[in-house]
Amino acid sequence: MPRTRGRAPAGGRADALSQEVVVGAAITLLDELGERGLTFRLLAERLQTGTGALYWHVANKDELVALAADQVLGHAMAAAQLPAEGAGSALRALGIAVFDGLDQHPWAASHLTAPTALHHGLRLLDRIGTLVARTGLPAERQFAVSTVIFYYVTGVGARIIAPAVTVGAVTSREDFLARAGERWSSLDPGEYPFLAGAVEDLRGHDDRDQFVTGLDMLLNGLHTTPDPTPPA
Amino acid sequence: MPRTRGRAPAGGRADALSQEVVVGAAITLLDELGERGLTFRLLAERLQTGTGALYWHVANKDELVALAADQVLGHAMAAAQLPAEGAGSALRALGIAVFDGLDQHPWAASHLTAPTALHHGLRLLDRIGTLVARTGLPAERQFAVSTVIFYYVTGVGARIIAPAVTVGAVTSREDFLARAGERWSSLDPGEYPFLAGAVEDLRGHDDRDQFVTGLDMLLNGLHTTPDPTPPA
DNA sequence: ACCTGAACACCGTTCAAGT
DNA sequence: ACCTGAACACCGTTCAAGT
Repeated sequence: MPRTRGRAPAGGRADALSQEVVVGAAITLLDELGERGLTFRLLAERLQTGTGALYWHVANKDELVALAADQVLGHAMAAAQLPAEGAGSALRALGIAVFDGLDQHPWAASHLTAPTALHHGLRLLDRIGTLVARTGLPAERQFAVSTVIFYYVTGVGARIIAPAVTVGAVTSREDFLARAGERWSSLDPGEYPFLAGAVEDLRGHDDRDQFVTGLDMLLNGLHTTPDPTPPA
Repeated sequence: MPRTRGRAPAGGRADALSQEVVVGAAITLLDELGERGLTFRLLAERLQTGTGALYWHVANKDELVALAADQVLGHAMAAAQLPAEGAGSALRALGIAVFDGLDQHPWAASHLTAPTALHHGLRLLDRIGTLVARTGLPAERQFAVSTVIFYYVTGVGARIIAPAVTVGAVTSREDFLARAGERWSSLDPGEYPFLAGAVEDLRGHDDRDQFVTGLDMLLNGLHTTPDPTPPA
């Protein structure tokens, strides 16, 4: 049963914790140790309080991590420099800024929730929607298209950033690529004609470029009519 | 230190477990109880064995869940009926089939890993790559574009399917939308001009249509030249 | 209103011992 | 080669009691 949880200490004691402080400390721990390393005991210790105190400010660990991820998203958005000309370029710049921001906190992207409740998630979808509207897209397509762009930034972003996190131990990108490269090389070219020939592409690829490639595809397909027959 | 873990009992006893059996039982548990409900103790009980036995067949819980998700992906791909004409339509059909398959196991999409190690992930990327190549796209763009399509299906799919799972308790889609709708309605239209006007779209939207909308945008933007200025 | 910290009910994982 | 099951080292969460 959640009680009234204040963002900043209002009435009570002066040294009171706040949700802001708790989430901030959680982000620090998440950055240092990853999700597995974030523990109520450790967080309480850092904040010099008891574990029970934390539950006054957040409902549970899921909410804590979701709030932390949303906070990171807010930071990322704040760093975006949107060009005034052209809604398309602004969408592009916004998407890239969010990707870059999430990339600095590898645990965050995969814990972003649907843009239905938390502050910065709502803000991002609204920003995207406003820009999409400015694009001249028919009104009845604006919602679907905006949502898709939101999910692309957030979902594909998570996928591209994720490998670095690989469960528990943080494998270095080099190790990860090396191992994947070996795997692909050992594949039967008869069964995997594409992958067998793509080892060099895998080794040389840039994550951010990949994200941008897809974002551009999406934005270029923006004026697609619904239910088309795609090109052959 | 992982040992040689056989897929099927080869030499040893006839009643031996196998990775296949363990993963299969895990999928059942995951479907019934979600990720939180999958427990080595419960799994061992279902398989009438001890928890330690499971570690002979999988390295740990992360691997178990990843294998289970990969298995679901395999099933989804098997259900795809690809048209012979047109690589674009085949890509579309493949993407949709995978989405539909993942949608039946809501826990699965978010546990899919990068297509670098597990069987069906590799197969899916290879299929996509082969189709993209058939599209006539310049060779040097095929890898980036294929990867993006893989990540779209997998990552955006996860995002669209996820809300139904919302941590722990499985909120019904209706409850979820109702709550989100209330939230959006209460937003200040000055600060959230787009969302405030999109409540009806939210209520009436179809998840699958949304997925397909984005997939079509992506496929229509396929022949986009690198680093373009998107339309205004 | 907000914090304390012990206690509860679990977990994943290991490992000596078995067959 | 494969399985057993007790034991270890944790977890998140609750709650009576404090201030």
